[in-house]
Amino acid sequence: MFFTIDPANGIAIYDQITRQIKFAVASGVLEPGEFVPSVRELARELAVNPNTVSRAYGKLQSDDVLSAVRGTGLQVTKKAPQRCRRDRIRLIRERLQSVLKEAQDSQLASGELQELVDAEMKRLNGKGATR
Amino acid sequence: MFFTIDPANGIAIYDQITRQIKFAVASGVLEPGEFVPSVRELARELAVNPNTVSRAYGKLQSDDVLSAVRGTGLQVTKKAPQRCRRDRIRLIRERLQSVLKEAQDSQLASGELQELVDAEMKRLNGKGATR
Amino acid sequence: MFFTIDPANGIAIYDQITRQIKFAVASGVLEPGEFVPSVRELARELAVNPNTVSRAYGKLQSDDVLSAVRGTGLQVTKKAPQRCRRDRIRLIRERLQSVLKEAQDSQLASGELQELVDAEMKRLNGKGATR
Amino acid sequence: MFFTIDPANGIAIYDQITRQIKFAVASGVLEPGEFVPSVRELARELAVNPNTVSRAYGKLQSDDVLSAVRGTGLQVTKKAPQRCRRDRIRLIRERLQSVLKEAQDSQLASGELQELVDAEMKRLNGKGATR
DNA sequence: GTGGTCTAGACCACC
DNA sequence: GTGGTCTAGACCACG
Repeated sequence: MFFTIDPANGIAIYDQITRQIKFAVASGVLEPGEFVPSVRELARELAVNPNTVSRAYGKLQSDDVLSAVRGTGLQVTKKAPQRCRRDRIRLIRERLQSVLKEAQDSQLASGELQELVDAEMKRLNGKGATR
Repeated sequence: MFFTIDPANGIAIYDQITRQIKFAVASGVLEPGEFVPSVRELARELAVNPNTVSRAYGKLQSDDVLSAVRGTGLQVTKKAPQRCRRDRIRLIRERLQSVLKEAQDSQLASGELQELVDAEMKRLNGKGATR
Repeated sequence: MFFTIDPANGIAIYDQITRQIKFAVASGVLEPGEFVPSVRELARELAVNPNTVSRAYGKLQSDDVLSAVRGTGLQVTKKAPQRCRRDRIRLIRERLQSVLKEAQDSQLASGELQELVDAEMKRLNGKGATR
Repeated sequence: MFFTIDPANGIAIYDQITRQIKFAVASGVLEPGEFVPSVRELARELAVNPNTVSRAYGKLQSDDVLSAVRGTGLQVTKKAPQRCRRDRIRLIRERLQSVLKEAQDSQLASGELQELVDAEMKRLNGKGATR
């Protein structure tokens, strides 16, 4: 598919999958009516246990992002893009706030956090970027 | 003490403790020779199990940040400030890179991530801040 | 497994486990890539609490002798044999020096310590032995 | 007094004291009727907590090595030399057996243990020795 | 099934 | 009072 797993970033693997599916829907990479890869296929692709993918898909169904079509697969719902766009910014903002708060609480010297953030944003854009 | 635990932020409690102790040492709030709160005291204060604190203190000992003085308590080592200052920036940078990478991969529209970051940095500084 | 615990020999149980795992790696009984017994299994076998085994395994992970494979078990690392061979001799020498020093300080009569050591070495070899 | 404490050798401090008192009696450095240093004095000398010395003296009293003379101090008993000579060899042998057994179980290559023991015995004698 | 984390509570050695 | 060790048992994420 179109995304990657980092087993060491602290976020549970199944949650990395749900997040990235949501992001794909938010950005239009996955559209309503489209089918996501089968559990087995995605599991193979991500080199992950099928049960892990299955759990992620389960969560996405209860979030009404995916819905099962018997015998066929899991389909992106009509309402998914709206929900996912709202979720995307929220999910990212939450993690961002968490790390910035920790940084601030760590008493980094004045401006040091800003420098760090700027450097990392620059690094990101240099690499091939959002813009 | 001088810090707080968020049981729901995804980081293990014992690790939140190790990080914040390191930050306190890095910033000079805790100095070499000084004693950290006792296992029981900190556990009470943070409303956490003593063994959880003990585990955090154990890691800090194997990181040579704390050393035990039998029957007396745990003392910040001489080398701790150096190590902790190095660790602080690394620990924060790692989390920051992780969230920024995820944001970029989520295909946020051009400039949207920068706006989000700027907004959160501003919010942080407004609150009472690093500077 | 291939070893035994003596709850009364003064060495903490978790440390007896770490030492014996290291010895097993050093001697080639455990090879890189091989999995150690699960926490629960070893705990059952040694009639010890699983958390005690877990603690030992935790130390071995921070010593880079074992590494976790999620949901599968703990694997001997590539670098383990090298580290463990170095550690084995060191761990044994330290204990040996400690007891020999004490014996010497105890003012045992001339030659008595040598006799004692010889007798015990002989006894050891008689039993079924290093050689 | 005539001995030293090693806080890091795994033996409890109070037990290091009892052992060394016994060794001193066994070797004749301390004779029946002689008084051992007061709790406070020995504690100061060894840089150890008085309660630790007190516990050691308590054990030695219940082993009938020392006996209290009200208002005066603790005296080596008549029977102490006999008991202590017997204990000395036993205490040392036990530790020696424990380390040799561990070494053997560690599958050190043939002769390697003997070499190690010889080297350490030589080192000991070189330093200023029993003989 | 696996390890990781956390809680609750015990005993010990030492101050 | 202190930390160190151990036990018992819980829930979670992952395979």
